[in-house]
Amino acid sequence: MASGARKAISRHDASSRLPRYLQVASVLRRRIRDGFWAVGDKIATLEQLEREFGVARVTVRQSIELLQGEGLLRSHQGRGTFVTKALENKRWIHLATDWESLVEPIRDNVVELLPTLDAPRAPMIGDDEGRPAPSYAYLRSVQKRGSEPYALARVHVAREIFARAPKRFAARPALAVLAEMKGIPIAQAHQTLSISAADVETARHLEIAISAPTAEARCIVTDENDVVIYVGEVTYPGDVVRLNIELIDRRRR
Amino acid sequence: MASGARKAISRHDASSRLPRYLQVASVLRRRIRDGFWAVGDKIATLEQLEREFGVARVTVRQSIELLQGEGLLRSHQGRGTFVTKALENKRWIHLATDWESLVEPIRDNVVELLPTLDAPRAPMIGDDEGRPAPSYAYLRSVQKRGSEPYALARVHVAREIFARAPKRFAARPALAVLAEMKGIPIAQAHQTLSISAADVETARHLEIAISAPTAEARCIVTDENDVVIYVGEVTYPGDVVRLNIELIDRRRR
DNA sequence: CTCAATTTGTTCGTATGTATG
DNA sequence: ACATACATACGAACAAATTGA
Repeated sequence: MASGARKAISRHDASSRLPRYLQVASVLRRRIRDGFWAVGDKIATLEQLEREFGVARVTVRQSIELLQGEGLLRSHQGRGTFVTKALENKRWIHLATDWESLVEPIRDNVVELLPTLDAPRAPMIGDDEGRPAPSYAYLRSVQKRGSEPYALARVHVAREIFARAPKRFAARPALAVLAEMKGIPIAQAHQTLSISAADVETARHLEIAISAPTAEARCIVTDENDVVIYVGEVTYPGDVVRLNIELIDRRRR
Repeated sequence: MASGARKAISRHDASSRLPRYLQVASVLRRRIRDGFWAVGDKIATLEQLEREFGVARVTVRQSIELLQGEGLLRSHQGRGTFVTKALENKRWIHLATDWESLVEPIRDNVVELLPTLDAPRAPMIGDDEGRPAPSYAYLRSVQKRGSEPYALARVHVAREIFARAPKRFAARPALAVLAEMKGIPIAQAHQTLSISAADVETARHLEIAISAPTAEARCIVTDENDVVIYVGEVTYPGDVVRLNIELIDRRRR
């Protein structure tokens, strides 16, 4: 008994409504992800884990079976349980930190327009974000990569601009169309990222669980007169979004 | 055998093992917090909610009873269920996009060191991220704002550097200590943001629900020899993180 | 080679929580 | 409120494979 601080998962804790075997699994998964146990390592024995988490043997086994199903672990009778796979993450959607890399990757995206049930209402624009245009066109779409949905977009485009190419706006990402238009001087483009959870509708369109983490990107574009010509709210499944930020780079390239 | 068609709310088995009434409660709670239903408003009827989430009437009631216990809702037979209390949104934590604004706001943070139960192991460093130092010190801490925890940090500091001021590293944010040290030339600092869901341990430390959205920031600092001297993984509750990105700004200031 | 210790695998009975109709 | 079903969790006993002395 390696003098470990035992942190039995308490029964009455509010957060303990998640089944015990899933809580244990989540701790084990983290230990693998963080490299506490590397691939090939033998993890703690059932008995040690029973004691550490204060759960029954069968419960620990249930957790391990779950992780075996995920291909992370493999048990061998008489020998122990071993890590068989590193936890590697999927392919990421890299969020842009400049205009070019915002527009470039979505240039050729397939969008699938959604019916706009609710009357297109004016976008919410903060006082410091610019002056609203007289009127906006409103579009909702699901962006797909192959057959997989990866973003849900709700977009307001100044009606005057939308009117110049309504068909293009219906077929391609609004930002891409905007970027290619002649004679639209963009003075300012700003993006805000926040984190939320999928509501029922978002979950359906993105094919994720309700309450699953999501990234909400809100992008605002203004013209030379400080008029807001584009407001886009895009929701991504949280598990595919990644953002790289260069804080300092003094290396020679 | 009757367990067949039951996927209105779950769909993805990942985090959906949470009891249904808790999932529903969390959606309702979010709607109140986000102002979809304001104080005094009548929320949707039981029947609407049953249909929306695809659960039985009793299950919806169970969720509502929970929120009544929290003082958020009040049901009246024959009238409906009403919002009785607002949930204020917390202040935002603005994530940094440059070194100064990364270090500045945390300069005076209070950190509460956590016991490092697991043997300090080497941080995971990608090939393109720099060369590993011979050895690292490992620290875990909860960062607090007042009495409220707002971040969980797991930090590796090159042991040679840690040894220069072990006490300061134990009392203040490692990045702040690092930034103030003389004779530490920082060549590169890079931050990656991704989105995840709270596991059991994270949920406990940050006092949020299991599976609640979180932001994972990973910051890597290298010295002039391309040696990684700092690797920090910081987890924030998702609902307080916000990131502003200036894509274009051609305004005269 | 045998034996004992270690470790995972299996089964039983029981109790409680969750969810339906 | 009730009858039903299924999932979760416990403890304990026993079986089977592996390892090393």
